[in-house]
Amino acid sequence: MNTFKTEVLHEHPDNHARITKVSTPHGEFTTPCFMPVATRAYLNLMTPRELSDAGSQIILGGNTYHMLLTPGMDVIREAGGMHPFMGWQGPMLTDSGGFQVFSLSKDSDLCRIDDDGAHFKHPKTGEIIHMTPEVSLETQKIIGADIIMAFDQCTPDTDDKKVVVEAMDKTHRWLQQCVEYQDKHPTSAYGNRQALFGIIQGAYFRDLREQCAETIVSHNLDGIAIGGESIGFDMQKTVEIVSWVRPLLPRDKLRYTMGVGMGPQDLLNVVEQGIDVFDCVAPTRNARHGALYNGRIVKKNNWIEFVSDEPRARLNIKKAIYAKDERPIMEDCDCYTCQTVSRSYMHYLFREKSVAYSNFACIHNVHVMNKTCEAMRDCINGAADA
RNA sequence: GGAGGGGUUCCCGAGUGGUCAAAGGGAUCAGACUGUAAAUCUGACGGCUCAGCCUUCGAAGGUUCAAAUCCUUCCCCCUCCA
Repeated sequence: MNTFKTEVLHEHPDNHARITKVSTPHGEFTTPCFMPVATRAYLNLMTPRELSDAGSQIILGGNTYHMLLTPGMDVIREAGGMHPFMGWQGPMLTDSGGFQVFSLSKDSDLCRIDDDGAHFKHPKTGEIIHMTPEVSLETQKIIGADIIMAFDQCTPDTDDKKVVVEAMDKTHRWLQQCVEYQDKHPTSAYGNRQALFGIIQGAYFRDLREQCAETIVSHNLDGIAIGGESIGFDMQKTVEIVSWVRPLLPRDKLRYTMGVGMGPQDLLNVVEQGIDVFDCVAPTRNARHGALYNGRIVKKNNWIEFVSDEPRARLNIKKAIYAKDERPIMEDCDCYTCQTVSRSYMHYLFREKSVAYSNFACIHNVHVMNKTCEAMRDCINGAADA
């Protein structure tokens, strides 16, 4: 199966949530679906087997910018691509480096943006990398992911419309270059067809978001992403922006909010608005930093909510109150961590700064995100059948 | 018995007359976390009626306008020699 195909299976009658089945050269996945992030070709403290045991169907693997720095594209190519390199057999998405344009350009020493692309300075060797849409795509061809992203300028959440328009125009120009490159080289370096997604920018301006959406849709790409600083960070704006552009998106294209998923509730909010996939570093980063998801999935108004007695629906496991708490992190959680160890033990491991802590913690948080997606799929299925 | 070094706020440890409630770590407490510059970062960390005051640098005295810092005695620890 050397194709990429999105098939809408069910749609929620009362909101915009839907179930899609996506076929890729590395297998299928069903949405709504969360993608754990393995920027540097490894997911911090989880093995591929632990990822799939925790319910992950697809991962974001090996970011373009980071892979160029290290280990370098010759290593990835020699390995036969990112899949064999990191030992992940399933579907994979790669990012273009657009987010690094945003995060690293805050320090002009690390990254400078010009009309052609971005100049990144290697933080250790000082080597300058000139990333253009073509370089980004070429690199993603070597990475060999099933879904690759257009090179964009991730836009800050600013009121300065001029800045946003400028970045948007640049993003559209770069998208055109990406599409041309993709037309010439539709497959990965290993012969698999790769799906190219475009990214809607436009910050918090309705007309710009709509204009972006129209431009992206006009290229008839395999999927549509919504990005920018506000997406995922400010959930109220995120939901609003999605609601603006949703009417413009074709039904049969996959929809992806980039960087959404600080916690389970964020996924529910965005899926309700018609989004299919999302990724976020937060579940694994929060896990490492001691924030463990806690709550339960509750049906409400034919949809679901992630309800918790804990502030922000998470336990701060470093707190002394957990020193002798023999309960699992989350009641009724069937993840390996909750089935195996207590809050007390996790508290102890955290304070010991044990690597084992992070392993247990990431398994739990990723599992909760995946479980939330599963619950949404069940809910949509049930509602659609009724 | 002789020679030398030392005892600092929970711990380690800087400070040798005023700018010292006392550097820097650690621990503790609180908070943050976007398509990962992040196993990271931020804030608090003697007490109070909190732009000020009070108590604190082994103990007690003393010198001085002023002492963690100088002097005296005492208590305790470490190293080397006999």
